[in-house]
Amino acid sequence: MKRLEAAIKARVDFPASALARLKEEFVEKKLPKGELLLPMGKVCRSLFFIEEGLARSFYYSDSGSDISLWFFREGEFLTNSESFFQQKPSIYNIELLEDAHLYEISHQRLEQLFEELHLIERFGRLLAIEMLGEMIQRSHAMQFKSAKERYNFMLERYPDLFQRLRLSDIASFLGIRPETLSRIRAKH
Amino acid sequence: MKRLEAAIKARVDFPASALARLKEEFVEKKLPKGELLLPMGKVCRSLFFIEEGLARSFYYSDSGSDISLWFFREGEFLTNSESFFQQKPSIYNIELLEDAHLYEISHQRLEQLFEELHLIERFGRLLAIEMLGEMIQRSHAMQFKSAKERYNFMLERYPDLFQRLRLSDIASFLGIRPETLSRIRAKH
DNA sequence: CGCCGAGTTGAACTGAATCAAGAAACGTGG
DNA sequence: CCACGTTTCTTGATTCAGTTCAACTCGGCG
Repeated sequence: MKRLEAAIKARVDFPASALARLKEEFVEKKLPKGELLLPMGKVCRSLFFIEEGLARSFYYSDSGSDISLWFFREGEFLTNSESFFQQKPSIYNIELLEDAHLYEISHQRLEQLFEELHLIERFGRLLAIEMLGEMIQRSHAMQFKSAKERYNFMLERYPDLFQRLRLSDIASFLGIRPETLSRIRAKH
Repeated sequence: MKRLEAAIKARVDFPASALARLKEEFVEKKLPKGELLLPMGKVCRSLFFIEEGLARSFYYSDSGSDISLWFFREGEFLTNSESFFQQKPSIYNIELLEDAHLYEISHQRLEQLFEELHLIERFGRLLAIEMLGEMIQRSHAMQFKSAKERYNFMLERYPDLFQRLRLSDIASFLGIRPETLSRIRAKH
């Protein structure tokens, strides 16, 4: 629970009581690689924290190919934010890419905590803002950066992912075909 | 102030006192078309609500061309969310495209309100989540939709913008060149 | 061994960018 | 109200980044 506590503290300066309250509502879970945490079409009922492991969100395009939308690593919160926060059906899947050690909290419990403690509501606000910042960055990269620039950015920012993922998953995340990724990598 | 009140109520079910408290901190402002609400490089200190008018965020690309990032219409909140919520320098500009009737609240005041009233903090959370949803949609469109599909979506969703904006601004928002937009429109 | 999925390489194709030139619309001053 | 210059929009020809499709390589493994 070390990482979860650090992740919470890094976002809000809680008194010990509130921190304990929030922590105690998270349920520990160990799940194997391949586990489907959220199937497309279902409402996302859980916010996870990844103590250890790797996950991704993905969907199947019109042409049937498997497209990775986002990767989630240890030390990060994991959920389908639109589906979770607005409790509407998910338009994609989330699965584990490695055996994982997770902490889970249900939407219902979290909403209760939001009611109960103002500071936890603040934590939720800050989490949403953080996710918003990441989506803005991503949208900007997709619109203005070339395939090669997006590759270089990912290589610099998340070098470990290149050891942990198949290249075809990296390619689809970058919004390019595996062939294109291969060619980018070939040119030094 | 009709629209502002409606916009707040649509998001959080406030008791009248909290609603009044939030409303009274907004300062009315009337500004002319062309006004620069936020210059690039400065920290965004204000959250605006547009009672009447039209604004856009934009920046200048490496090649010097003017790129619209987002449009803000009457009935919507207007700010640079990364810059405002995280109080870091803005990487783009925001300007008025039409004479506008605005309500403004400073970051400092809003933070005070967040402290003061739990429900206003909730309002902030919901606002952030809403913006997150929009950015997710946009990022998805930029990655998976063709120029023509993005055009059709915008035409259907925001038809009034086509009366109010220059085509070159619409083009840059859609992530295409004006020539391409012209060609898309030509093919009925 | 031989198969099988992942990755690479090659050749042709395509959507959109670029560059260049006109046409239309707009506004300002005479 | 018209003439002029300026800005906005369109049209055409060419180029380019990235896709598509198909064949080939490689490493693991039953």
